Order: sequence, then structure tokens, then C-alpha cells
Amino acid sequence: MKAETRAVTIADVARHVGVAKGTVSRVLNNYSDISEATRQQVLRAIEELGYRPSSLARNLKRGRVDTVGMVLPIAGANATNPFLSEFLNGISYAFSKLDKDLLVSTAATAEDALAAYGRMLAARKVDGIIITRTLYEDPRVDYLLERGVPFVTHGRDSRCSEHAWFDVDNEGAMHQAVAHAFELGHRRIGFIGGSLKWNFARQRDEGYRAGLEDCGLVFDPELTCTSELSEQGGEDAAKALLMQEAPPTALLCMTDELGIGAINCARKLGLEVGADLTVIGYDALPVGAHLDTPLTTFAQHMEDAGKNIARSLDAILRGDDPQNHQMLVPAAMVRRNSDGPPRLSSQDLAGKIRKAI
Amino acid sequence: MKAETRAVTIADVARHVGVAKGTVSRVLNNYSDISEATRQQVLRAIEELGYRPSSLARNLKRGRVDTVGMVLPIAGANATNPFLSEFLNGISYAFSKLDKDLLVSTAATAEDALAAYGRMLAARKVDGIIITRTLYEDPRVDYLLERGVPFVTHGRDSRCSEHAWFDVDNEGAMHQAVAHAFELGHRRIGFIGGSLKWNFARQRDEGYRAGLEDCGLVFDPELTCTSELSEQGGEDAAKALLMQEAPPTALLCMTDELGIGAINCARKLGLEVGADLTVIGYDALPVGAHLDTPLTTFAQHMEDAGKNIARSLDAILRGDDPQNHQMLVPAAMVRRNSDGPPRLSSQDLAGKIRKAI
DNA sequence: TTGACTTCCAAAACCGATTTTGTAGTCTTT
DNA sequence: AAAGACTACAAAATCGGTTTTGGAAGTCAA
Repeated sequence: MKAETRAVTIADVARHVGVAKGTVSRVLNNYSDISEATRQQVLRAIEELGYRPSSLARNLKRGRVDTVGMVLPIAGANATNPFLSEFLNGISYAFSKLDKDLLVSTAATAEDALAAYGRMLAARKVDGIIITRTLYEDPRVDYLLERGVPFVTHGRDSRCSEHAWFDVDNEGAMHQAVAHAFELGHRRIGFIGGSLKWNFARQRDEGYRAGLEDCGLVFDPELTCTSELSEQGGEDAAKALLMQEAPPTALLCMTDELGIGAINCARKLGLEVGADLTVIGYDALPVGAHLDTPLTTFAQHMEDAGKNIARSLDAILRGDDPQNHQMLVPAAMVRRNSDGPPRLSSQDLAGKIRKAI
Repeated sequence: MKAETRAVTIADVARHVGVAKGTVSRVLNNYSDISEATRQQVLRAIEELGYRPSSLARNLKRGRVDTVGMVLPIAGANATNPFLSEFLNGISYAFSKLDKDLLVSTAATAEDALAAYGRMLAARKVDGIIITRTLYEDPRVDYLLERGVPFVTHGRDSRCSEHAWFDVDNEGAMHQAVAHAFELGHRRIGFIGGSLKWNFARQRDEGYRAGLEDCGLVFDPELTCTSELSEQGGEDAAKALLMQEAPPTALLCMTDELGIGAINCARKLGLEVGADLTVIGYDALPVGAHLDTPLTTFAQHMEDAGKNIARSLDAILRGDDPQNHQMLVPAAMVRRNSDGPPRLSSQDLAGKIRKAI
């Protein structure tokens, strides 16, 4: 049984009460120049008829749509995004209270993303944009900044002073990782990083250096390695670092993927992770908990990120200055089993590795 | 520099050319009663002024919004959804060609989901709905069916003959799993299932039974176990099945989570998975590839699912009969390392387990 | 009693598109 | 040559709201 009854409109309500459409509208929008009696009558009629205003008509007149767009970058076929649903949940939760909605699209390349923004904005389907996985030099930021479109980024970039953003304190986290390793007794603390085109790469890199300095250790290029952000990259980098005369006893990895690679490498070299070698990752991928040695790592609360970003964007759409919405939150260390006091000195570790080959 | 220039409207275009608004609209919508000369003039003006029709105004008149809603169930805090981005990508890809958009929201409970549908539909923000993670008795299906709202489900349910759906052939896959184990030489093939409130649970259960029959094996309740869908549940179930007099040499698990639990159990009992014991999962969770013994499993192509669902819904919105859009696709076996010919007989396996304890 | 204010609401304009209606010309047709 | 049928477009109505305009009735002060 199809409910093909034409939806009730504001005119139906007005007719039912015997007032003008405008009056109903004023009741709906809490204008003050409506008598209490009329207000009650109108509200009752709305209730009786089950009237719900059409967002379309309302928005046409108002010039906004109470909808925000997000274009998800689709990184490679295999790159699943385990935190997406949490992130969406945060946004959705905040928006449902603000009576806003989220329009989602995807794009494989930066050009596609810009094209998607263009479509959304030209068709006036969204009032603002949320940018995820921000790059250091991000064409999306340029595009939106140039057009004066309200937006918030998840992650900082080279122009982040000019817009609203939300980010996790990558630098602080990596700083903390160094301090943690130092406290455990490590003195040769290595770092596997990635290309600095990613902004988080820069920040984590800086955190590593700052952490060393803080602990009174000197930065040693021999202990660091830049690698492709993949498991294989991590494995290769770890191997290169460990096969030296004086290998690091702890490896801080810029991402969990690198950390997984490092653990694979350690296993192949016959090392016990968490004792012979400390490995710390970053991202708290679920996979990390299932490794041979569960990976100690850093987590950010994606749901909170979504909530905060949604609220910031809403505030900006109401006229707030974007610069008042720049928010840095700490990452939380998730301690699992891949870290521990060094069982061997760097020298003994080198010896053990030599024997293993 | 804000680009606060009021957007160009159809009236601007009309004025620029010196025709009526209606004429511009007719050009835009490919009406035939427009002379070629006028058409060209209008098109040129549109180009020059950079005119893009407002979807709002268009939709207000047309009575549809070219937008589809989806409310994602948020299962527990920890339950990430690794395939969500692929699924979204499929939908988004298809919709971008159809000039449609996707509105996304989330809900923790069935009631919340219904409320979200209510809001989307009442505000006329969407023309149709996509339901994911369909339950066997799904209140969302009842809700939409009752209101005559066009929708497509991902997964079948008790009323699936009445609406459009897309699903993977769970029964066929599990059938195939049994046949596969049989061909490897297994004769005592166990099954760890879950609550039949999930529709896929029923189907996989039936597939298991059909597979046995097909191989000439008899269904033996001693070889099956119903468990909670978690790793712990899988581990407990596997233990119960393996500690018997004549344990199964292969364990088919209804989900990868159960499979992971089964592998954990096997390791604790000192069994080599893939040799002493074959374990096959279902879902192709990325985690599965990182296990001690990578888990053989079944995968569905989520991106294709998204594409197909999007196209079906579009067709239905154009007036197609939903019943013409019921689509079953096979799951693909992803062979990793957790399956193999039985190294031991059931009896010897029991012996090995007894010794291990 | 009158002018100035309020209070409360009806009526109309408006948002930007689509669709309907109406009408000059032009072309056929008989 | 008049009637009918097309062609190609202008003009107006329409979608369902919001906002502006304007005015009737009531209140108050002088």
C-alpha cells in the first residue's frame, strides 16, 4: 500500500487554521509578533496534519542548504580505511544535533576531488566542506580558500594559519615516544620516517628530533631512514638500520604499516620484539593488535575528531572566524607488547643479528 | 579575497541573451522546440557567465532531490568497518555518473536509524534509501516498505521478495568451502556458526549442510557449534569441538573473527594450522592476512556491491519495478595458508591434542 | 478626540528553477 | 484566400517555503 499522499505543505496548515502562510512560518521560526493563542492553534494544526517543512523550499529562500560535503580520497584499491566509520559517526552525531547533513563523495585523485567540490558547490548542494587526509601542499585548500568556501581540514598544511583545522599532536606524540624509549633504558633510538610531502611526516619527524634533544641525545642520521609507507618499506628500512655496526635498540616508526614491516624484519633476524628490539608504531591500526607481538602505538580518537570538526564548521557557517577554530589534541599511547627495556646492548644486538644471518 | 559574488541565475542568462527564462530552461533540458540559433546563443551565454543551475530551485519544482540516503549502523565502539570506504566508493562512482548524491548519517540502534530515515524523508532531503547490514527481520525494511519509499538493501531479509536487494551468495560460498575441504581430503568437517537472527548466518549454515550432502557426508551435530561472533567465541567454540574423541580436521568458520579465534585456539593446543588443522574464515578481513598463519577466507567485492546497489536504486527511482533488481553474486575464495590436506587422521589429531594439554 | 505607537496578522513579493499557457508568425491545405 | 497546423518563443503560473510591506484594531498620552 503506497503512501502516495502528497506531502502536507505550509499552505495546508494555514488553510486549516485560517491564517496566512506567513503566519505559520513565523510560528515555525519563533518570531515574537505572534499571539500565544494563534501560536497554539498553529502548533496544534501542525501536529494534527503531521506537517514537516520541506528543506528544499526553505533553503531556496534562505540561500543555504544546511548540508556539508566531504570527498573521501580513495587511496589505492587495497588501502582500506578502518577509522572511516568512527569518523563519520562523530560528524554525524554532531550534525544530527545541529540539524545539518553530510553529503559524501569519493575521489581517486586530487583533480577528481576538486571536480567533486566544483559540482557540489556549483549545484549549491553544500554550504561548506570537510577536508580529510590533508597534504602539506594541498590543492584542495588552495581551491576552497580562493573561492571563499567555508571549510575545516582534518590535519594541518602549509597554509593552515589561514583556515580552520583540527589535528592531532603528531610532534608531541613522537616526542613522547622518544621519552618513553629513553625511560625504558634505550640510548640508541632509531626512526623510520616517510616522505615529507605528508604533513604528519614532518611533524612526527620533528617530534623525534625534539624528543632526542629533550633526553640529551644527539640526532644521528645513521639511526634514521626514510622509507615508502608500506610494510615492505618498513621491513627494508628496519633491515638497513639493524644491519649496522651499532644498531638502534628501539625503532620508532612513523606509521603502523612501517612498524609491522619492522616486526617482520625482526622476526626474520631472530629477534624477540619487545625484548631484543623495541618497536613503536603510530595509528593504532586494528591489525596491530593481532601481530605476533602486538604493536605499541599511538591512537587518535577519530570519533571526537569528527565531532569537533563538525562543530567548528557549523560555527564558521554561522559567521565565526575560522582562525578561532584551530584545534590540536594529544594522541594517546596504546601500550601493547612491542616495547620494553633493552635486553641487549647495541653491540650485543649487532652480534646476535650477525649470528642469525 | 572572498568570492562573495552572488551566483549567476537563469534570469541573468536570459537577460544576457535577451530571451525568457523559460527558453534557457528549455535549452538546458534539451527540449526540441528551440531553434538551433537560439540554442547556440544560450549555450554560449551559459559558458560565458559560468552559469550552473541551482539544484535547489530545480528540485523544488521537480519534486525530487537526486539524493539518496544511507544510515550506517554503528556497531559497538570497537567494531570498525574496513570495507566501508570501498563500498562508499562504489556508490559514489556510480552516482557521479548519474548525477546523484549520497547523504550519509549514522545510528547506534535500529530506532535511531528509523528516526534518521524519518528526518531525511520528512525534510525531503532524499528520494530513496540504501540499507546496509540487513537483518533477517529488519524493522528498517518494514518502515520503508510501509511508506512506499524506494530503497535497496545490501543483504537479503525475510521480506526480500518484496523489494530490491543485492547480496553475495553466502550459501554457495560455504557450500564451496565444504567441497574444497573435502577435495583436500577432509572427512570430518566442522562448522562454527552464529545466531540465526543474522540472515547471512542462516545462509552460511544452509550452505554448510548442502555442501556436506553434496559430498556424501552426513550432518553431524557434534561437529558444529553456535557461538558469539567474536574472537573469544571462536576460540571457545574451536576448543569445544577439538577436545572431543573424534575432532574435526577442518573448521569452517562463519566469519573471520571466529576463524581468528579458532587459529588462536589451535596455536594454544600446539597445532599447526594448515596442516594439523584446516581453518577457513569468511569476510576477508585485512587482519586475516597478518595472522601467524594467514587465513583462507571468502571475499566479496564491496566496490562492485556499491556500484550495483546505486544503479539499481537509480533505476527504481526512474520507475523500474524493484523486483527486477534482486541480484545475487558469488563470493570469491581467497586462498591463503590456513587450509591444506589433513596431516593427521581425526584420531591422531585427538591424540596430539591430548598430549598438548 | 486625535495623533503616535503597538500588536498581530493578511497579502504579496521573493528565492531560482520548470512547466504550462498563449500567441505572433509561417507554412499547408483546400 | 481563409482555416488549420506548426514553429519558436514570451509570459505567467508554479513548487513550498521566508521575508517584506502594509494595514486594521487596540492602547496610550496629550
